[in-house]
Formats: sequence, structure tokens, C-alpha cells
Amino acid sequence: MLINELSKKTGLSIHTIRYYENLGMIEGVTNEKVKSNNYKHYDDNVVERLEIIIEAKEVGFTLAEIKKILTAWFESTDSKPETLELFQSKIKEIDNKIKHFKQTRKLLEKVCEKLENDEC
Amino acid sequence: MLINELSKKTGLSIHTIRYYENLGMIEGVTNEKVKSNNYKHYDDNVVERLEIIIEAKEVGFTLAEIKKILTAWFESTDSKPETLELFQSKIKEIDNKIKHFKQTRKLLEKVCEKLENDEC
DNA sequence: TGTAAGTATAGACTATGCTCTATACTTTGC
DNA sequence: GCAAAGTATAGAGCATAGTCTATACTTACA
Repeated sequence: MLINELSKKTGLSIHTIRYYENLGMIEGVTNEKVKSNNYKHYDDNVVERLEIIIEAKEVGFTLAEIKKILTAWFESTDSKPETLELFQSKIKEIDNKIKHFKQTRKLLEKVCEKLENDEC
Repeated sequence: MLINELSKKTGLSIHTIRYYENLGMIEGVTNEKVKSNNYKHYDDNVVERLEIIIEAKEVGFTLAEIKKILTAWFESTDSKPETLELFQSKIKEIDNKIKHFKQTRKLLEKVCEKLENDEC
């Protein structure tokens, strides 16, 4: 598919997709046979990658971090122990964040209760 | 306390604290009696506010959002229903985020497993 | 066939959240 | 009393993550 379709499938803007491609997070291929243009074609793997990017961004990973996740997941020919350690520490980070989330949720609930009571 | 002590108590840099103060998220008071300087004094309430800021930032709220949380929590003389709704929607957002977190955690665990297996 | 729509590339611009620098004044401690 | 350290203010600079614009070329279709 071309970038327009990719954009529609993922909900990301064409600009954003190109931005990610410039960062090396995804890659489209130009059809060698067609020489009149250099339109890039994206396959379902790219859709999957973009969905992972969206998901991981949601939890606060930076694009640089997500790029590493993608590499480890899709291109891990080099299974370095450092990479493993990186992700294990990321999991700990997530557990930590979930803790924070629950704390903040409690705080927000208290704020709500306060607002509700003040209203009476 | 003065800004230096506040910085040490919260772990935030003096620059960052002043940045938050410029945004109206915290407020120090200058001692009216002392006219030779306009050093600002911060009380324990400010420490509490900064701790809330740190906590809420951790879960991905923007400073603008956090400012609203602080206002509702500490200065809610105006308990508008809109504010209540805002926070109720924020709680839903958090629940949603926790879901994403758990998904991403699973993904990372799979990545780790993959890396571990490739190593053998 | 021409014109609207799609694509590529490069670079400018924006928003958020700091972080640092310059300048000037004040306080502290020897 | 003087240097070092602390404080205030304003504004510049920076990183991240886009977002938009300009330019140029290609394709599709009425």
C-alpha cells in the first residue's frame, strides 16, 4: 500500500508516518521495476510496527526507546544480553508506573469526592 | 523556606521550580516586613503541591492539566460541575492507560522471551 | 490533454517542558 | 568590608515530537 492508505489504516498523519520513517522506525520500499517514480510501498508488517509505536507511545516510551523495542522484536539477529537487560528494566519501569497510576487515581478520586461534597 | 531548601526537599532544580512558579502552579510569598529584598518564601503546602506535580507528571499529565488538578484540590471554592466531570474523565483516562500498560508489559515480556530463546 | 490529487524531500515552524545564561541585587561569613 | 554564595528576572537555547510549507515530480481521470 502507499502512504495514503497506510495513514488511513493506522490513523496517523502522512507527516507523522514520514517523520517515523526518517527516524528509521519503519521502512517503505520503492518498487525497483517502476522507474518513473520512487513511491514507497508499505506492507502489513509496517502497519504492525506502527501499531506497536502507538501502543508504546501511550505508555510514555520515547521514540528512541520504541525504536529499540521494534529492533529487538523484528530484527533481533543480534540477541545481545544488554538488549535483554534493557527490556527487563523497562518492564520494571512499567510496574513502577502502574503503581504511580494507582496512586494518582486515588488522588483524583479524592479530588472528585471533595468536589462532590462541596457542591452539597 | 527559601527556594534553595525547597529545591533540596523536592529534588527539583531551582530553575524548574521557578518555571512552575511562572506557570502559576505554585506561589511563594515575599515577606512584606523585609524591604531590602524580595526573596520568596515557600511553605509546606508548596512542598505538597510540588509532590503532586511530580506524581502526576509521572503518569503523563501535562503541566496544564496538573495545574487544574491543583486548583480543584487546594482552591476549589468554585466547585463547578465541569471540573468534576474533568476529573472523572481523567480517572477513565487512567484506567485506559493502565490497560495499555498491561498490554505493553505483555509485549515486552514476549520480546524478552524471544531474546532469551534466541540466545540458546 | 490538462488539471486535480498523490507522492517525495527538505527545511521551517510550533508546543511542551525544561535548562542555562546574563545581569543585578542581597546576604552571609571570614 | 569584601568575596562567595544566594536570590530574582528576563530571555536565550535545547530536546522531543510533531506539523506545515514549498517545491517538484507523477499519476489518475474526466
